[in-house]
Amino acid sequence: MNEEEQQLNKVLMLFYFGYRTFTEKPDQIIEKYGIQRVHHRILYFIAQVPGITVNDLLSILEVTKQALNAPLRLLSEKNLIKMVQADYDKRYKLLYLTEQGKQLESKLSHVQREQMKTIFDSLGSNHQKAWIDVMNALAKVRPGQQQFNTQINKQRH
Amino acid sequence: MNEEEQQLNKVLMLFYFGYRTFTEKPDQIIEKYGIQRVHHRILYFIAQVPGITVNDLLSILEVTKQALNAPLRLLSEKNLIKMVQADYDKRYKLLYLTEQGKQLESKLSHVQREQMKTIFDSLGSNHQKAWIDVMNALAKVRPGQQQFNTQINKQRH
DNA sequence: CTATAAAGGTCAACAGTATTGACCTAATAC
DNA sequence: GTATTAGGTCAATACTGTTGACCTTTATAG
Repeated sequence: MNEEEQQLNKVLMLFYFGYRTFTEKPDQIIEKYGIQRVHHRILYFIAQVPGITVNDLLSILEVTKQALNAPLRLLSEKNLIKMVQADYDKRYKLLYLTEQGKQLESKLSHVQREQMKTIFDSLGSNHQKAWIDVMNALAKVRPGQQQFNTQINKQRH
Repeated sequence: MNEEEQQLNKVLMLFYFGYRTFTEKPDQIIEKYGIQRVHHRILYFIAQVPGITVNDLLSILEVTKQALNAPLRLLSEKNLIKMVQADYDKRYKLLYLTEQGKQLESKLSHVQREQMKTIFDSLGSNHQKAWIDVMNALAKVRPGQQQFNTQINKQRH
């Protein structure tokens, strides 16, 4: 096995350890708010697509509505998100962050941005671009990613 | 928010989607063997450090012995790993892959290597190096990663 | 030789995340 | 007026993991 193959062999380990480091700090912060990683994820995507519907959100996350229902309810109870009935179609519930929700999401995003920024700054901006390119290649095949892109394009109109 | 910050803002999404794509194919394969991702992870690390002890393995994975016990038992029952009492200290159980285990682990690793190789080949070897550098920066702070390095160094003697 | 420590195993209770399946309401579309 | 869509909810189950308690076997230190 040559050097390149040995490098590739370590990818599983890098993903395992890398993901753990990446989620560690936000996990600690949100714990104090009585929520978990799935709630963080939801806050994140609502921040990216304010006014997204429940159905569209679960398409992005690639989970069932049952998996989303309880976390959404908890976030609503904790006053981190609000659900607004759409006036063009009362069946739709549009999801938004509350002021509190915006503050928390911003705090969490900031922590994760800083963590990555520290690494990218020490390695150089080429590394940042390259890392994002590779992750994007993995992400772009996901139905959830494609759904996300669709939602973002909708917003621009 | 400038362009660089907006890039950094997408890191959570890239990790979420990227990790899902990365684990998708192996998850499908191992399902047919009646095992799951945690078992795959164990096979992987035993393949990297043949003869590792139970205690050292759980230090790498950063899980409790209770979390490791049942999966190890299942892998042993399925004849994918073997546990050998160390002759220098009968308290230690040294973990090895069986022939079947080696074949499965090799199959899974091959699938993941090929997936990454396809991406790296299309983007260039600089991308491969850069991606690994970034992931390594995240991974190296993990006690599990440090434990892993210690185990690898031990093997060389 | 005895006490202690280390490696490992196991049971129970619980939590977090997710699934499938079934069934319900309210609102819109044909 | 019926079918479809958006959303909610209950139940059962699966997977992964934790804490806490308690057990055996083996090695080591005094």
